[in-house]
Amino acid sequence: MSFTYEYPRAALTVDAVIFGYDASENELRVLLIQRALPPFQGKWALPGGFVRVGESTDEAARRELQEEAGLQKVFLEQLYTFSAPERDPREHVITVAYMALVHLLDHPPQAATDAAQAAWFSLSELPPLAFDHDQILETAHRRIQSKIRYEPIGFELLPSKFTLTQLQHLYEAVLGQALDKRNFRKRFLAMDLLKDTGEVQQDVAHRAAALWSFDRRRYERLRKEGLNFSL
Amino acid sequence: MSFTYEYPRAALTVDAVIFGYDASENELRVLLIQRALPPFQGKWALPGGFVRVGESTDEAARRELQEEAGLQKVFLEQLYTFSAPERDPREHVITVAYMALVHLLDHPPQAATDAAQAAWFSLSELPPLAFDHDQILETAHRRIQSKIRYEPIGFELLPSKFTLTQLQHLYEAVLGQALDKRNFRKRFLAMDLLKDTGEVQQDVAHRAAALWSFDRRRYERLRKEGLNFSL
DNA sequence: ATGCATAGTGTAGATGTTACACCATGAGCT
DNA sequence: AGCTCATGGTGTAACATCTACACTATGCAT
Repeated sequence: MSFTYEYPRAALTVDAVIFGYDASENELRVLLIQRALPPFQGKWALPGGFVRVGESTDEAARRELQEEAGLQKVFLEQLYTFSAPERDPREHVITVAYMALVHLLDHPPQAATDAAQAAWFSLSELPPLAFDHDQILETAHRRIQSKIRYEPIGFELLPSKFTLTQLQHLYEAVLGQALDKRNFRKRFLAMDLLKDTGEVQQDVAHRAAALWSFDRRRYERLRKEGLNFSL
Repeated sequence: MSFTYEYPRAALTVDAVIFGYDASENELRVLLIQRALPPFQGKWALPGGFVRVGESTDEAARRELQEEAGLQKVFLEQLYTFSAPERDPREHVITVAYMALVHLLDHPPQAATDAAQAAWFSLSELPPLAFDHDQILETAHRRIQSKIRYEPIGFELLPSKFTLTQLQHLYEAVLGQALDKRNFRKRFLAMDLLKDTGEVQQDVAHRAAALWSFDRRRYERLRKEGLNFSL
């Protein structure tokens, strides 16, 4: 790495694709923010912002999540860095994109923000997006679809206690395909990652389902021993 | 993305983990460059350099590959972005790391460079590296190991014509585990991605093996139809 | 002609995957 | 109390895939 410091520097931002799962509609959703300022004024965009000197991009992403969407302690992972010089019409802005997963119930549709308006959109009814955010979102969607098959990230989208049917519906929503009920249960229970809470659903007009929770401790243990989680 | 332009900006670089496969030693190797200047003067480092304004990080990575290692038209993909503020002792430098795969024979050990010395190191005999390059290299190693299982990237490391035994040895070197000869051939041939060139090895003191080549066209076709390449 | 090194090939048993249908339970209603 | 209704919860047989494993074929060197 031969260094010279005289080069002009591109600006650096982070942007986050925040997924939530709407159990009542059985849909995967994304949190978008309506831009108050040009360029793309009035268009919807991913929440994000400037990376500050002295702060890692992970830190910047968490800070923006907090500032723009009021989210704390959510699942967050780096996705990809987008750097086409023309992606921002003003100047060369490079963005490190992140993917976040949240429990929708904890974070109601009109998540509070500084100034801008925020809303959850279903993936099938996306508005036109600012910048190259459609590309970023597509990348995130592919990532979650492939990742959910071999890592137990689905639980990040559900409340801490859930029924097996809810879990299955979530997987179906993320993968966009129906799954066989008996096989789904058999496999998931065989992995031994779920803990039966002993509780059951309340207030349902039919047989109440058992409530399960994800046993993260057991997962970490199994992972070290070379577990092969795979749906 | 709320913008203000007064922030100081971190510097942005690209670094590349360049893998080559040494068929005679059955080893995966990495191209490193010895630093001529501080910090980490004299230490080995990944080739890389500044991203210029108006240039994507992909372009920057290709330019650096050319300038520092004389490499053109190689397989290149983005790996991860490393951004810890203390990773460069001088100031906050964020780097977008790339992974490149080359045919070692085309690019002999002492690849020409501007000023610095370059050399291929086997993964088991790495020198101490500058910056956080050991971390980047480890990330790249994990990536190639998982990626080679479900995408046909092994061919990027071999000459265009190769024997099945060479292919198997390459996989064994990358994965770090022995594979069964008959099963390996059965599976690979069943995928229907190899073209028999009709030629055989020359100048060997035993039965000559058939030479095969990767049929990229057929692969692209099958991929669109939802091929499941997997070793 | 023999030796030697590597090329090239098949199968049986075990394991994992798929497709598929019925009884159980509990709330709500009459 | 008994029925209805909606969803919960369960097993198996056919099929496909994966694994382990050993011998013959070829061609050069001597």
